[in-house]
Amino acid sequence: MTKSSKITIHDLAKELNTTPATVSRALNDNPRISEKTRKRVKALAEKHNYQPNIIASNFRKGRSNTVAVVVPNINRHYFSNAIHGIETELAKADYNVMICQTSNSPETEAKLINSLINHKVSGIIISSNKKSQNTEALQKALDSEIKVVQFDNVLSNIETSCIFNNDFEASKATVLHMLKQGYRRIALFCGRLTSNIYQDRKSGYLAAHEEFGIKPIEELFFHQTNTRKEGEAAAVRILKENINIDAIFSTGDYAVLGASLVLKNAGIKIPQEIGLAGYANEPFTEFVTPSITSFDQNSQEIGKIAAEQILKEIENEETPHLKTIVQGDLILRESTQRKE
Amino acid sequence: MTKSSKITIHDLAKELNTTPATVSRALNDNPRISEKTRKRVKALAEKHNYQPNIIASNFRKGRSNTVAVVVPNINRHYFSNAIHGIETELAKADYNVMICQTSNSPETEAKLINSLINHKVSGIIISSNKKSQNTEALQKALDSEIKVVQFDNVLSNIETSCIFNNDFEASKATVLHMLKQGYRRIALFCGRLTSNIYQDRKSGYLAAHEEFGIKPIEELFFHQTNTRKEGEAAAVRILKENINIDAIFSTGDYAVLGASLVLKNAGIKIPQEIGLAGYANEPFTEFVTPSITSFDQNSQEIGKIAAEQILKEIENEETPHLKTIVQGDLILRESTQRKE
DNA sequence: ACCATCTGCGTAATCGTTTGCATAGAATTT
DNA sequence: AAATTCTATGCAAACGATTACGCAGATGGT
Repeated sequence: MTKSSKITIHDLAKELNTTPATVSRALNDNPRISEKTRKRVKALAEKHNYQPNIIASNFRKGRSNTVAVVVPNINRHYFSNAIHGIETELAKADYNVMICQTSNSPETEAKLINSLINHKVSGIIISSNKKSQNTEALQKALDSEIKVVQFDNVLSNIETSCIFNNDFEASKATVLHMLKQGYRRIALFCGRLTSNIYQDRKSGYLAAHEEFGIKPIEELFFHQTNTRKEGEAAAVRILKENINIDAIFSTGDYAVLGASLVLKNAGIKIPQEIGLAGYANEPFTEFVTPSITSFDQNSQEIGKIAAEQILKEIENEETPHLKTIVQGDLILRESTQRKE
Repeated sequence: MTKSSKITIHDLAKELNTTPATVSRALNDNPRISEKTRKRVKALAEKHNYQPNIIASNFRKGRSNTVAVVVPNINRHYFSNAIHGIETELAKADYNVMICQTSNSPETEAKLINSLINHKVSGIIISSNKKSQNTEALQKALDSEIKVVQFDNVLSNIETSCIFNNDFEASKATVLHMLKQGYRRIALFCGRLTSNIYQDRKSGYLAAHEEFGIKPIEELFFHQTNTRKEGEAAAVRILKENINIDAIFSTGDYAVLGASLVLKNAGIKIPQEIGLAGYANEPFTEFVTPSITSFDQNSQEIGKIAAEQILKEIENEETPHLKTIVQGDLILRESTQRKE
């Protein structure tokens, strides 16, 4: 019987000899409704298994109870964990979560955001693509009174709350650890500098060298080296051109994984001849051979905070923006432990 | 200027000296509207950057242009790939995709489906949780005229389209390969038998033995062994109790990964002393040491087909249900190659 | 030339909920 | 007791798009 799902507040009102307005208010716990009526209404709603028409409600209210999460990719450890944090938080507040992947394509991202605007989502939690700054679309969302919270890769020319790691300190700490291990010619595998996070990670690398009184060597910088394939290619080049390095610090785990495979295959001893460290603490870093030192960003916490913040902003227009730095942890593993 | 986004078909109608009905029809390419009017309307809409109020439209039509994807987890290779297939397909048709994780919790799943029903999503593409058959909620969705397509773990007592692998044949092929490699005491790591897919994979394991004229050994069955931790525990037990095996076939990659780590740590040679094969072709199976033989389910294709099918069913009430088997591939790797 | 059909568009109702405004009666103040 | 303020509810208008129905004029068949 689909009948039960067709019950509206009108039906309830008629049966209770009252009006839809009262029923609506009672169900929404409007304080202007007496305790008695509220209970009567709710009891009848329960009895008939009344299901509110959320679309009608959203329509009337001019917005949906949906928060969109826009990320480059859901199958990265960082993002799937952040999403988990977001979901659990928003579910509590009865918000729906719409997860959207951009595949790191600025065009897809722009289209998606526009579609979200049309759908009048209440909020967008976004880690922007890393290829190009897609300011316009996001700004349009803000102009349409959609709350936006940025995390991870943040566009700084847009005024929103931001939750992120201190990528600078994190990678500085990682590289310092490598320097303390005695590595002196540390290659840098770095993602595109169109993204703040890679800029910061590179800065951290440089700062660590400076603190150690060591001049970084430009020839050891491999830019746009972020995927496994790119990491492999870089490692191949290192071997072929006989580039003198004793370690690799990568701004992402996948690139250093690629390098690890190539180097291992070439018979190079890790961490003795070449040390390796990545970033993001992808699960595989723990169980590949050798296990790879990496930085855990605590992304579930980031997601949780982002969700809490966007809820606050949605429910209360006056909420001030939040800029929060979430602490992560450097996870030491075999790939950099050449001293005991 | 938020003004532009506030334009409605009424505004357009007024400016064109016509009615909202005509504008609506023109924008929707209703054949009863003349080419000339259609063009005029669209031109003006373009000029004013008219954005339809999708919520209003959905409200009037009584359903949303959203398809939900319900999976236990988005960070499994199988699911994230399937989702990718689904998304690209649905995006073409201007449908929104709502990705929902159940974390394999039947309760979360039931709640979620109910919420989706309230949101009047057009369709649900679901891989049910593997713990318990959650028939009721899904049936309710169907009763609410929501199209449902099942994939992966399928509830057979619900009448829907289903897209899946032939898990039986796939695991039979895998185990046959192991038997051909000379393995004779192949332990079975198996997920919960409340799920069809694990039942089928176990059956495949048994069938392969039968075909080879070998009696499977009950003592080598490890049930509810699916996660990495469970795989590790099983391997530890095998070592401790000195259980005599020469291979492990696991219905999932994570369990066999766990076993691999424990066995390697114990100094056991893989694949010489013990061979390993998993299922799902998680990315890590390729790059761990040794690389792990696994079965690739071609899940992106599964997602694509599921999306196509649900679109057909949504747009045309009469579409018959589809039961499709998608072919996958056995990927041979080091962990089972003890002969050349 | 007459009736039927088709073409192109307008009228107005409708989807279910929310909410500004009004109001009747109760409670409180003066 | 009159005036004021609350309290609890009703009335009715939204929100923006879709669509069944109607109708005038054009087209076509006989």
